[in-house]
Amino acid sequence: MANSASGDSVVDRVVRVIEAFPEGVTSLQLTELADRAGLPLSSAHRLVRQLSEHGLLDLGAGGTVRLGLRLWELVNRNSPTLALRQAAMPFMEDIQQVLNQNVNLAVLDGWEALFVERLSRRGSVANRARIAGRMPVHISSAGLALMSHQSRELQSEYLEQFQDPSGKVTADVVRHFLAEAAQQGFVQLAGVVDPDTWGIAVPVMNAKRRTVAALGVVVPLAEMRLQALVPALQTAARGIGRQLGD
Amino acid sequence: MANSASGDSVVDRVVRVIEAFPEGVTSLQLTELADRAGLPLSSAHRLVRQLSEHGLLDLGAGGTVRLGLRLWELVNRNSPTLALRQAAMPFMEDIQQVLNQNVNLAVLDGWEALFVERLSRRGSVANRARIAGRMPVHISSAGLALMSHQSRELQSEYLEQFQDPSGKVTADVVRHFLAEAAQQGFVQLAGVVDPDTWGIAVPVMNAKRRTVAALGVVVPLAEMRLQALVPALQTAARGIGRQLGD
DNA sequence: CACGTTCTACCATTGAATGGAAGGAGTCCG
DNA sequence: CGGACTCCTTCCATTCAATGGTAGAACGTG
Repeated sequence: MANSASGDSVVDRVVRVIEAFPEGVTSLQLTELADRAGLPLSSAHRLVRQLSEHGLLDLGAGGTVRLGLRLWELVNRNSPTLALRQAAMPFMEDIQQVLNQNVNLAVLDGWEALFVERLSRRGSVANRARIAGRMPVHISSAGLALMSHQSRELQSEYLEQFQDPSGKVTADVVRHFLAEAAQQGFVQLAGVVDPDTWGIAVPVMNAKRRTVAALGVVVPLAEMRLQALVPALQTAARGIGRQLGD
Repeated sequence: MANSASGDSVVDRVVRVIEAFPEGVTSLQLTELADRAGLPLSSAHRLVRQLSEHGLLDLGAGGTVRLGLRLWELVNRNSPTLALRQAAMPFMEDIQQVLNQNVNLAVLDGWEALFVERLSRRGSVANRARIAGRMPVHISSAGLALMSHQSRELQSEYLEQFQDPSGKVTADVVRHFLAEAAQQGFVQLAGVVDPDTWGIAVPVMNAKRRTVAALGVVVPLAEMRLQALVPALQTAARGIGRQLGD
């Protein structure tokens, strides 16, 4: 009953509070937040109040906690992600207008593709990718495009630990995919994520030819026009890469 | 030389670290960060290391500090702002395609408009608004659109404290603008932000008819087509509002 | 109206946070 | 080449900020 009985620092706790929000949930009751963050109610209450005084959280009436507008502002205006997005947006819009379908932009984080931007029309097919959402490398065209252009060491490390929970895919299959992708310069995945959709992605390389992102589209399975699609994506990827400094 | 000689809590310090990044700057040296956050170097170092262990910051080689991908992810996937953005994007794209000019979306925070989204074409005119950037209420069409639909109390409070640093605008002028905007249902501002541009904005109301955002365009001063523009914006604003739950 | 639930406030205890100092690591320049 | 400089990193004795059980307030509910 003293300074942190559980042995975690204040920083740990602040992080846990921010992490306590499940994906897509914008609002949480104080009690539930404390529960999810694994904090005593009184401690959670104190932390939330302190954070909300700075605007990082919004403490609504009745103990409703939301992420603060100020936090959104600070993170978005200073995040390296914004530069990538800004460079990519015009090209993504061009592609979207031509294809009239989903376009998305992802970066690699761990063994997952993290989606940074997504444009979708009202009429376009289902697309599992959500902004700030993730998908495992091995079942997303963007993920495979990213991984296939990483260093040999990272790829080995990835394949070594690889295990498909559903048991449908083996490391060897993924290895094959990655090799093919590295050689071809693009990835196509038909009916994997959704039975009726078809995903194509290409790597986006910065000035130093390091792969920093993947640009992809999701189109109906029927609409298979690789010859037209891939060059369009690759051209856009080059255009984006040219604007990325580091 | 004890627990916080300066009398601020750990939470205060964490906030100061995150706030230390100036607008648009994504990368900071540790020493500079410590300086900007007003922290002793060793304290800053400890905090940054702790935060980077959780992925909220990225600690690069040579003491380079950036905001972490994980922080971007957490904030964007759980922020109320994302829901607004998602609802607005299709409409914003429609408008952009028709006008071929800048479209932006803002919310009110304090006495400023905070820009949540912005679409701009390569060829379009200059636009001061940056994503996650701010503009004072009285010189932005979005800001005026937002303020003109707030409660009478908030408007009074705003006008009471109003003072234009440049001395060009008086509270009475702003009062007049707000009244006109409230009556007309839109705001137009010609050559205020930039001499050659013209801004038009309309309020976006949620299901309960509370004004939660402003939708606006920035077009060249020459292209004055109010009759076509305003209805288009208002229609889009209704469409967005219909999708906003709370 | 009594009971359950959730938020808010209080305050004695104590170990986590603090920051100066010293030790690396790298860079610049005469 | 070596001295001076800058910046990052680590260490550790000191001490006050953080902690969380407890109690009470504010609702909502059957």
